[in-house]
Amino acid sequence: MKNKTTRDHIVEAADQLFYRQGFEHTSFSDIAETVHISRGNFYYHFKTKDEILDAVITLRIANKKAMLDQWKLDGRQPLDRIRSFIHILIANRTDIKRYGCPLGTLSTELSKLNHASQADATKLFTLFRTWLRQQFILLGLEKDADTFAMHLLARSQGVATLASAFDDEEFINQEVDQMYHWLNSSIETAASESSIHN
Amino acid sequence: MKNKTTRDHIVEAADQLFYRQGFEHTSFSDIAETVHISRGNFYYHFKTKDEILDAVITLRIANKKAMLDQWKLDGRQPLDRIRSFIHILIANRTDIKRYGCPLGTLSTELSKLNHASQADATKLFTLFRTWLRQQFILLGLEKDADTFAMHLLARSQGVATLASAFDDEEFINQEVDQMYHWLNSSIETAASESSIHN
DNA sequence: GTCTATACTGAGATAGAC
DNA sequence: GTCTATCTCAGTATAGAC
Repeated sequence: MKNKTTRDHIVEAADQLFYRQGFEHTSFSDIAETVHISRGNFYYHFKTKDEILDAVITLRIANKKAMLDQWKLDGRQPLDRIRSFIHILIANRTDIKRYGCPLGTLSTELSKLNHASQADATKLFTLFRTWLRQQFILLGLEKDADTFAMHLLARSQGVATLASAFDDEEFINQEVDQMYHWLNSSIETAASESSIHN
Repeated sequence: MKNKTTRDHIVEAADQLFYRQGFEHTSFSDIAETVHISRGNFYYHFKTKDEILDAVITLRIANKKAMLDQWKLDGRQPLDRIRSFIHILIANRTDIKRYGCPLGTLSTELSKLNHASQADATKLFTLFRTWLRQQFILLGLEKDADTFAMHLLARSQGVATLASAFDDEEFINQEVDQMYHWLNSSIETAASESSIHN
């Protein structure tokens, strides 16, 4: 992982710039400047801007998968894994306040551009959706697992959007607390419902 | 309201196009084409693209204010007004599924562009935030009125973002039902808490 | 693999005729 | 108020030297 190629540097720089400035608003010059290479050199590595976007999305998916896998390797149990997911909002609150959620803002932008890679951007959401659903299933909440997963994703998105719009970091803390409460009461409700049938 | 000026037509076309394609991605040619005027004529009405953006934001604020005022004129009570707010997601579900929330997507885009009008876009959110807070106050929930207002705004944003990403209209219905339930239980909880102190 | 030079395009913006 | 013609510039992309 030490000897990064120029290509790696380009993708990482593009990843950051697409997040902070948006895909369309980021030019080849912006990326070239960040990586300290000429614009011409660029085209040796990527023939079009869309190719860089694909590489960025692939990188993001790999990074998020690695993060989720690590949580498992750390021995965290399903409930704690879901809490870890919610905690991402806290861990990244400074960036979220400034630039919103990297998943949501990219997905929204590509949607407006009617961009071919929009489906790939949605895969990032699907990764978390599937993973969250799985954790809820492991908690014994098979019936509503996907509903819960989507609900948590939506809450996270909304928090990121408004924290950014109002430049309000404290709002993130406030909503995260409510999400933890929601998680606890959802599990309790489901547990009592299932005990009724036992 | 019948005899619309060319300027009015430009602003309305820009409003639609900015919503569907995004601000940056919409060119003067796009707008001129929609309005059936030449690009040159354009500059008689607006000197820069930013001026059109300001006009669009002003129009949106006026439209939303008119909508909220109308609800009051209709004689709806605070609780029903909040329900009407939630119901916007249902009423506009087709557009929301395709283009997301007009407030959130513009605010997010301008934020990434580091655009001077970002603050004005946030005013649209503030309009709803203040209004929702007021309705919760009228319901006797002074203490948490702003927290409730922001919570509802965030939920709406999240729903719009995910409905658009997953192209899923049914998800909107599902989450709206949950929001109605949340509203009822929040009021009940607050009422029982206040009765304790009586 | 990296550079410089250059072509091409589309976008914002201006000038001036009608 | 509306048009055509034109300018300028930034952005994507290519060619070819090193």
